[in-house]
Amino acid sequence: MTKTLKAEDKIKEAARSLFIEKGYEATRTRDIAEKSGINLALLNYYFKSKSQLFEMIMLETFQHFMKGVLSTLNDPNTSLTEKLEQFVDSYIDMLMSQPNLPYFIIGELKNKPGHLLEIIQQKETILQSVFFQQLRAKMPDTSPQASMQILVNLTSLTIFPFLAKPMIKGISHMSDPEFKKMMLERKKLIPKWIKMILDN
Amino acid sequence: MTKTLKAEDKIKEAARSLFIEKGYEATRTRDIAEKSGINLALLNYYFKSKSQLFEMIMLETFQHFMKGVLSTLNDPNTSLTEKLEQFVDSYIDMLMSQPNLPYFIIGELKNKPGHLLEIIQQKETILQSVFFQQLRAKMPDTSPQASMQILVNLTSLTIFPFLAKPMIKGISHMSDPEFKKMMLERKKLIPKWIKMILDN
DNA sequence: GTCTATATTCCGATAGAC
DNA sequence: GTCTATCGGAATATAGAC
Repeated sequence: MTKTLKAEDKIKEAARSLFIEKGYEATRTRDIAEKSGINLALLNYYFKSKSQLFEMIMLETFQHFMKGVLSTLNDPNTSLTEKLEQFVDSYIDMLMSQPNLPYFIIGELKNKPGHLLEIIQQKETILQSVFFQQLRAKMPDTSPQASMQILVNLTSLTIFPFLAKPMIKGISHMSDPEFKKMMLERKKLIPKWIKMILDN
Repeated sequence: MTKTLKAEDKIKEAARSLFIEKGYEATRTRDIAEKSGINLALLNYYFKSKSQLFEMIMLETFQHFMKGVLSTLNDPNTSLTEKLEQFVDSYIDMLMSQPNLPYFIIGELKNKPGHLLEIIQQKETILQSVFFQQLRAKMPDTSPQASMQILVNLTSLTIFPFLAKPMIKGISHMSDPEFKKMMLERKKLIPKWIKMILDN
């Protein structure tokens, strides 16, 4: 499978892995070439420059990320409670298997806010998602900003612990398995907490 | 005030500002020299190398950060509720005036987990803080891990929105003042939410 | 399309005058 | 202590053979 990739795709996969792991500045084109098993010159042949290769990968990664978010938040066949549970469950699984992804997205979104706004704002999909409709129906008396606060809470409680993993482990003297156990426990707790906030 | 700094301190201040803004890899020693108004050679004269300068700044910054956390969490004269309110209030103020700080701390803690554990673990101060004692007194029937979950929630709800600021603004079409207003509103909301979780 | 060899730019660090 | 000038290496990018 991986062996049958064309050179162009081999480069892209190696670059994606390295950019996500180490960031743009710390990634060397030589390392991308070596990891992909192809020659350094081919990188420039196919992608013109390191920065253009990075741009392409960042856009793809971010679009894939947003697509994943929306697939859960836009499901018309699940209740609000089910969406909360699915969101937390699938995101915690994803973050456990790809721990560097949030650093990458958060970090790059800081450096290049402009580019990605276009993707976020395309058709205003999140604000108009089924999730948001269900949220507003549940909180009819509050301001529109109130449902945004709920989404911020949901993502904060889910994603931030993975960003703060080194600090959490240091403060509480946790091992890796203990940290994992704590995050699995949050799968049940976060939806419960969000519902408490909603029902306040 | 700033004008009377010695060359050594001018370099350090410029370096701190640039490292926090752009990270280690993206910061050029030439930029540090230019920003501090001194010569590039002096950087190596005083600090030997870019990496040693960075090490020093990171340690100082992180120690200062931890000191701030502890000064609130360790106050014997405030109740648990007051600590929650003070923590959120002072951290949101801090994050509004130093928006790049969390990126720096989170990012560098990922790259060099080893160094900083020593600082975090010094005397195990957070686990033994007054805040934690008050937390455990409030939740006597739960596991020790449960109070750690509360601290994770508190920091997640407070810090993550600033890391995700570009995404939040993009999704909800917020201006900078509107984002600021949203964060000020969270000053009241977060302590309320945490107390709800505690009283569940 | 793919490689080798090389050009070019950039950056951290230092030598040496003052 | 501070500066000018420069070194030496590393990293990106390209030229040109195959």
